[in-house]
Amino acid sequence: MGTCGVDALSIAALARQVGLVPSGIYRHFKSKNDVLDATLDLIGEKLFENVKLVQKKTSDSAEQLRMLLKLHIKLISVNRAIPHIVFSESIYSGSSYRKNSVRNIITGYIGEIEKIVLKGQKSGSLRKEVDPKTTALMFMGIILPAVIVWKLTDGAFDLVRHSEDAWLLFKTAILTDQ
Amino acid sequence: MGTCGVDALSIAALARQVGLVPSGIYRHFKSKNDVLDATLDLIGEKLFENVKLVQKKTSDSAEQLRMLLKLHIKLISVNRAIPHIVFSESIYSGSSYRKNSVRNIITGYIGEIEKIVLKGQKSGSLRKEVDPKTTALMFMGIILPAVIVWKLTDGAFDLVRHSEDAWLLFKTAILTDQ
DNA sequence: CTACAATGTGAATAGAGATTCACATCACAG
DNA sequence: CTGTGATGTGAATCTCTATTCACATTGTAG
Repeated sequence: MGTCGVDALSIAALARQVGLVPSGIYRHFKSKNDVLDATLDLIGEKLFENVKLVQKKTSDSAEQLRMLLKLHIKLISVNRAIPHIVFSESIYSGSSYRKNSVRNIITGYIGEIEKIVLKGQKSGSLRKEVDPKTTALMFMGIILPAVIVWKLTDGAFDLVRHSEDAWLLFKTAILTDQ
Repeated sequence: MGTCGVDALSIAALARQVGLVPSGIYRHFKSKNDVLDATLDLIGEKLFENVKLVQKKTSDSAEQLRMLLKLHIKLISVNRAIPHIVFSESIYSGSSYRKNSVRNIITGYIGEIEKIVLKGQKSGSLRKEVDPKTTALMFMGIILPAVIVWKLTDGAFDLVRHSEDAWLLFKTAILTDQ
């Protein structure tokens, strides 16, 4: 697979990070694909952990979303390679069965957000006019463009601040009028 | 630059598309970097064309945004490689002066959207409480996650329909109450 | 202690993609 | 017609990564 060695994703770079020599990686993983798959699994787990967490903390849908937003941003801030792996890596691979893993993770995550929205609509705290799926995607839209700008400016953009501002905007759109 | 040959971005693939042999590309471009730079310029131009276009069509800010959304989606639908080039390619390159080009294009585009929002706020048609930049980023957020899902599902996701639904949601958040 | 499994290493191999180069064609100005 | 510049081609080269392999080292169960 002489392909796509965006430096951060090369076996050599990984080895360096871990304090090994490239060939050493192969004592722990069968191939680079293996490494990526494992990483992806890990990312998936973390995302769903966050969902579980907010569900435990509160039962108010809007509040759950707000917390999830915060957790998501923290997750990405700490593990800056996540967008790396999830996006640039596999979205564009044409085939690759890892594209499927990514799709499952993302649609799964969005599905969880949908459920939260749906519950909010049933309880009457969220507007019923909008499609939960649309809402869920828009929710992701609070973060994604911001992360891109954040990446492009090498962290100079204030992700947290943006997320707070954007949340207010989003809230306006989804909450029922009191 | 033996790096990152996500197939669609390889010189070989480009050559094939154009009906040439790889080496033939070098009669027209000095290097792969040259090709990417030229492509990026083209993308930048198209984005700004769209902005100009909507400004010519109407002076109502919200309407301008709605049209821009439509045009943006059409642009991406037709030139499916745009997210490819703009995102996966350079965002993660670490250094690379192309990252700068991408940043300029994106922040420029967002800047234009900001101006539209600002004008709308001054004219009273858009809420004054939200930061124009936040609004502009959220606007991009209507499209970005959707494009990703669209890519991941190989076009099975209905981008246009989503954009219409999401626009309604977005509109609710930015329009002043009548 | 000792044999065995796990782990780490450097050198060697293999394959992919970018780039170069010497050699055809081809269009066309003179 | 003829020579020159633009354009296209295949083979060869270069570089970068992944991957393998034979050989230490080490930790540990017996």
